[in-house]
Amino acid sequence: MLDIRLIRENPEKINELLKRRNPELSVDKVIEIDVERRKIQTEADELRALRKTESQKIGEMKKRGENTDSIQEEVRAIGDKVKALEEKQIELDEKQRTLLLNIPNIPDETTPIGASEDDNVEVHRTGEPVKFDFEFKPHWDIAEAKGIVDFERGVKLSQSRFVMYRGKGARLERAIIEFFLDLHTLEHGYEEIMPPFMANSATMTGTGQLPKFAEDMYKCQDEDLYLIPTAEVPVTNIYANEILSEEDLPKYMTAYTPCFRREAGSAGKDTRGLIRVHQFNKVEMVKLTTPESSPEEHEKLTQNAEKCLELLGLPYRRVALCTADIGFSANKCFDLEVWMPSYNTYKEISSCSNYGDYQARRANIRYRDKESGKTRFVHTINGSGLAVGRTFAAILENFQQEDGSVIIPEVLRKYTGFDKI
RNA sequence: GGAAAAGUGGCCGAGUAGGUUUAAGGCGGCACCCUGCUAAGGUGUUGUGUGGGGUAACCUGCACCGAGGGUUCGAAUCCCUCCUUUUCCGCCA
Repeated sequence: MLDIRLIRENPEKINELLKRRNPELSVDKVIEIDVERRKIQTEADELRALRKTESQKIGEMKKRGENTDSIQEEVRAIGDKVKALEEKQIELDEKQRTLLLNIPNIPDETTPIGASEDDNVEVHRTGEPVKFDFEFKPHWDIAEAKGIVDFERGVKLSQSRFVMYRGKGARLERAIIEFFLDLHTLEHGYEEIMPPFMANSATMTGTGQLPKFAEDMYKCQDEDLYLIPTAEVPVTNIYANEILSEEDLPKYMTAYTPCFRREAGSAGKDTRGLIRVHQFNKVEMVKLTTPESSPEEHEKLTQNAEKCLELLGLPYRRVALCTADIGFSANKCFDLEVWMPSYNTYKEISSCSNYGDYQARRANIRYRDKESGKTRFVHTINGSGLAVGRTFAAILENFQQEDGSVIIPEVLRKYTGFDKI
């Protein structure tokens, strides 16, 4: 949610930044409602003050045994007016809130301006794409041949785009999860969190999934609960409606969770393999920081994600997403893309975003500034470290051998207990 | 799932046959005073949100006693719904 005061004071600047995302965005309607809303609030406040003093008078008169019929009638009339204004105010408040909840974050000044994902900017590449001197296979063929992912039975049990790992596949998937969690907790200083995998609508609104992206999520019948699309949702909301002290910041938290996505708009895309499924595993990193330190913390978090790829020995590149491609709530985002031989290109495996105070304002996560004693919104940052299923796929493809086997990266072996599939 | 009790500020804890409660008091925090230092003591201060005025420090209105409704001239206090916690019963990994 954008700051209404900032919008009030600087509408042209906000509009200019929003139009970098999409020329159709603007805060004009919000300002219109804001003016009316404030006018009504002032009126209602004054009437409430009057009602209060008059009511007190009635109390005193009654104590003295005086007749209060006529003044009671007057105050009742004031009350009716107050009620009418309050209704109007609630209506305008809700209207304004709805508008604000549906306006995306303004991009950071350093986010490249662009009209589509084609305008994303590559920042750097690490490692060389493998060159095979034999006919390599896509990961779904390898997985099937080795019997480590059962695609057909996953579909039978649930639906298309559900997969079932088995044997060494299940073990490898678990090994990757443990490797990532150990790396972030033991080397990078994150606290491990195991959150609920379902979250209520207030939590979903806090990080920006609701109200706009309801159709992307699985909703429980008869309950105000959604399956989480990412650990970002529960973990970022841990301190919702709380005031932290400055010493508590920055907070580093990491969590493994399964992630559930309906993939409503992606029919026909990446239909084979592990790249796009309804349920996948992910280790997420989340930070709460002061506004001053958030750019630096965002960079460090991105490097923490890159470390995962480097230790696994997977070739990847970092891409700065342009204004047309960054997520709804983000002001800046780096994607990490891993080399996937079967696609002959780099595929997203991590998305590291800075949200500024946009999510904190929605979720009401604040801290007390030590110097001024005032409360301020924290900045929230998160990134995948990494998507586990896509890591699994990248390992199969990049480390496959001519004889059809797959060499397990050194760092995973203590978790898998085998060095080859 | 059933029954009972309870939810008041950072914490503890008064206040409910409706009306100087603009929520007592304590603890904690902060500032200052006293003191050779520390401890103790003294004085003051102490939340959140949202409006208005002012360049600003600041001044000022309104709202907030789990959440949302209702009754009333007036609600922390009465009524209804929901949520949470505790205890008991049932079920269960």
